[in-house]
Amino acid sequence: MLVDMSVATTERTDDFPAEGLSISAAAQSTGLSIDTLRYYEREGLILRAPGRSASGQRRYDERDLAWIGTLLMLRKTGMPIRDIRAFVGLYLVDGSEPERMAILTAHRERVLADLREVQDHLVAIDRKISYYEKVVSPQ
Amino acid sequence: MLVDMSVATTERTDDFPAEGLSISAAAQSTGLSIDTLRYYEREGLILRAPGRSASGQRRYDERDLAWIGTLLMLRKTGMPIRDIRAFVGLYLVDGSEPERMAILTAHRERVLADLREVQDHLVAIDRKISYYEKVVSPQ
DNA sequence: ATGGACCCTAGAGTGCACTCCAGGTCAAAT
DNA sequence: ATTTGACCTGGAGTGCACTCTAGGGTCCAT
Repeated sequence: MLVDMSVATTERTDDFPAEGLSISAAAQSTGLSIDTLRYYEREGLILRAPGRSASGQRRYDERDLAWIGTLLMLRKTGMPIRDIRAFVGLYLVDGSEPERMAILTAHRERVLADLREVQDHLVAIDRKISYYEKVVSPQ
Repeated sequence: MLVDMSVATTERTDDFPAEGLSISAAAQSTGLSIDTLRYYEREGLILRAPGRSASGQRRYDERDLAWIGTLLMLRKTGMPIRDIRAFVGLYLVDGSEPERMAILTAHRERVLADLREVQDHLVAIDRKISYYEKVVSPQ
């Protein structure tokens, strides 16, 4: 029989299994792969490693998932693993809040610049598409 | 003496040297590296290879730069080299305009989706920054 | 007690997009 | 004549972020 370890059979996403989620369930819920979840942990991005079941399997609770959400926020906006590790490391340093904020604001600027660049190129794509619209079905 | 082969000594960007630009000038003008320019050519992204000087050096004219601009438009919006090559190849196929348009519109959708995703994550970054603003300098 | 789904670790492998290197040519400057 | 700088080619190397593999454990249903 296939044991259902996945997120939730019903759509009640809000009640969280007290035992925590298995790695495959955490993968489903975060959109990361199982391998990537373990990789991030090895790379030191998961400050507070998830708990373990009696048999040594990872169990993710809501805090774990929220933290992975933070990683995703940085990663999906193009921050390299190395930089994320540096940022994460500051959580171990008392009074590093100003530094963490500085990293975030600097990153924010980069993201905005990237966004602007992509948007500009998108305009060019749109122009090219409308050229083809004219050529392909004139009128 | 150091010969100035770069873009233009003056700011008159519009008059284009009749001999065309050297690869280093083309690199400066496109923002790509010399190596990347040659790499794109090898990878078949440069349909009409640039002309050559008497001694076999590449000379880029305005059409060449415009084409590289198209490559940049696709590349900077995340299209893989492989896909760009496929798109570019269609320029050799008569009547492939509908297909080229389809590729562009599909790509456009992906770019828009990426953009939305990044923008969503940006909101999360902003939230985190304003949290730190409160923590770092309360009031 | 066996099969199978799921998990574990350590470490190797992959794909991508460059980027660099060695060894050579050429033209202009000294 | 030689040095210098920019360029050439073919091919090797790099960095990144995963992704996969081998070999093994645990738990549960048949």
